[in-house]
Amino acid sequence: MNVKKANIYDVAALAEVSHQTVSRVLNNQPNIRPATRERVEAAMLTLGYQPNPAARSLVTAKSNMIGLLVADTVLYGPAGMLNAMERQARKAGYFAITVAIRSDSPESWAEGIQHLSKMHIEGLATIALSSEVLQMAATMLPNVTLIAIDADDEATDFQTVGIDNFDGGYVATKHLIELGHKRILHITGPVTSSEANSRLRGYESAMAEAHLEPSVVQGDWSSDTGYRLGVELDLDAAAPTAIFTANDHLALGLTKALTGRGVSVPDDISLVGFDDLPESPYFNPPLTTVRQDFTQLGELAMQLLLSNLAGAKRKKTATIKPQLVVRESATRISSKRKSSKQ
Amino acid sequence: MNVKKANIYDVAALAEVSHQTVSRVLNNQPNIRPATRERVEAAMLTLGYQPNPAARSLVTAKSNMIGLLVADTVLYGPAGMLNAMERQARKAGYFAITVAIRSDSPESWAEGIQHLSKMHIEGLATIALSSEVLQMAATMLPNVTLIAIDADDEATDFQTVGIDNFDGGYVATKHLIELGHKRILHITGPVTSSEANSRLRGYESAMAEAHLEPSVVQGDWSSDTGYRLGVELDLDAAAPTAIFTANDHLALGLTKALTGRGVSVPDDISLVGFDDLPESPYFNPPLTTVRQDFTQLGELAMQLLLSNLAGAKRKKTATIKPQLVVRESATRISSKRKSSKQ
DNA sequence: GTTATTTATGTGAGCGCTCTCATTTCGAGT
DNA sequence: ACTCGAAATGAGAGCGCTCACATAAATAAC
Repeated sequence: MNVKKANIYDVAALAEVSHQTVSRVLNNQPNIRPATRERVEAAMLTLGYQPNPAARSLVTAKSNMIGLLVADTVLYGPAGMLNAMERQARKAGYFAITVAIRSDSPESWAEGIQHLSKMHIEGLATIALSSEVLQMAATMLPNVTLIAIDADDEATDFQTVGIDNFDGGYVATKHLIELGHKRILHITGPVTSSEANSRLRGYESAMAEAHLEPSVVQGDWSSDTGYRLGVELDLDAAAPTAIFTANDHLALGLTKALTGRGVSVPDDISLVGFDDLPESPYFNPPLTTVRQDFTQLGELAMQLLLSNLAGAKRKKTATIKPQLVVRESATRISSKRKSSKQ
Repeated sequence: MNVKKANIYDVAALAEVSHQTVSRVLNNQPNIRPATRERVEAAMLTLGYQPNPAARSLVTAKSNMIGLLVADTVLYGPAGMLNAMERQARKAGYFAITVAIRSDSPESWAEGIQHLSKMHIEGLATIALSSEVLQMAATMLPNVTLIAIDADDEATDFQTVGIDNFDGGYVATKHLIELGHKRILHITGPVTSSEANSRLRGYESAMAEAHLEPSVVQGDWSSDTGYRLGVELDLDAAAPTAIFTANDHLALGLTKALTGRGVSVPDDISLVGFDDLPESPYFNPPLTTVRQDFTQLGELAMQLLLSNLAGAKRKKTATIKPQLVVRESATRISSKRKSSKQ
């Protein structure tokens, strides 16, 4: 079916040089006469020569592969980071090999990490995994440089990169406080998520600073849960006038439930989300939220990983500040109960 | 820093056998005495031996790598397919190496494909790429088995897998017709997308069958465009009573625009989308749409690719039927103008 | 022009594995 | 016991490349 692939000797023969000279051209080594180099390059072209990465890896003991270990998710954030990291790795000549695991199944972790270990990857980047998974990866993959995006707070042994979730939570809450709200509820993400916990702490910090009583309900990342909590919410005299949800999905489900109960957002209850999905401006009402720049995050993480691979010793963590995006789901409390339909 | 990795000879020495016997154990070859096998396995374990994939590839001329060429998108669909394909490939012992390209930049195509060619991949799966990209991939990657998910209709030279978009468009339109609608508008996806074109043809077919006049507006995949078209829509006497959009994002933006203009969905205009995003049930109103099972699609594609790799000659195309999911954004036309707020 | 230096090229070995083929060991069969 | 064929193991080569080193050619030094 396929013609035997040309190798370095075939090229050498055609260019009438030694295989070593071909290798030198391949690796851009100096001290080659321009004429020779051209001859070799021409030979490569006519033979359609592609260096064999396996042979190269074998002798250099470098696989040129970077593992991307990610939870088995189709969320907007991780997908964006994956893309950004792949592109960045490719620019540096590395290959990104992705492995999706289930975050709730230790066997799945082991299986995924095992797979990566078979490929002798040089570096590993993880997205939003627990410190247990990181620990397992570090153990099963010794000699592999590791970087964790949005990792557990407990993952102090690892180099991490992430959004400043604390700041995000703080800013979101602060925004509501400045709009005059006093009874501000926070719906958290999953307990197991450190991002969610940091957002919670940011919320608590802003509330404490304003001498307000924090009020927290446990959630996760899904619209379903947002909806359910919206249905269950007490609407008595002590009902919150504003809610900060740990992500935009929660906010979407919550809005639906609230609206269904005749509670207007933002006239009766103001809402601030987290993430800024591409859809968030088209929610009803357009969602005020905290934007994460996933692309930037992914690029930063990969750059750090690559420079570590190149031998640089970097500081252990890096964070990116998120940004509040003000739209229409959160308004001044004074304008409440006027029900102005726009 | 790192201790030298154990190789097959180290294992052989410890187990007091020849390197060849170790190799046999590694490859599960028969005719090994159980006692010997155990001894070798024990030696592997104590040395933490991991076979070197490069050495193996070099001699077997098999890279065990499958390329995943995908447009640089963070959309729900592609992300899900990617996950499914990776998992499926992994099950078969293959490594998935993802490359994200920009669908509108030929240089980006070439760059991505070039990268893949360096890795000597055995197979390539693509998602929603134009036939030009496929053509380029086929040219630059001879001897690589290729499968295209949701490819161009013109990509007749390639094995393809996809949702039956024609059927999806037909079913969506038919649903609206059965609800009594006569003036049904279709907002398409991008012209360059074959999926979008198939959906359009499904729509046209259903309309023709019911002797209704088709009415089509050009869109793309974004909520922004949906919003803009909703703002621009003529609401005169001949205004449509129902709209079928090529995806859920369009429907979301459209709904927002319509609602903003005082037009109720579904009381004034019924709406059917396409995709069934996890968020779609929480749109306002919950969106009636056509569901694609991306996971199933990805798995099917990878299975086909793998069996082709194993030498099977399969039929050129496979399609999966999408499914109508009825929610609240499309209602009987007779119940219109009653404005029942639920 | 001869020698010393640099620059350009060539030679051979070996990375860790799987091939092919040779050899040993074992358990019947008579 | 002896032969014989199958089962189990071993030995050596070679995949395509880069490495360290050796050598040849070109340039500089005087």
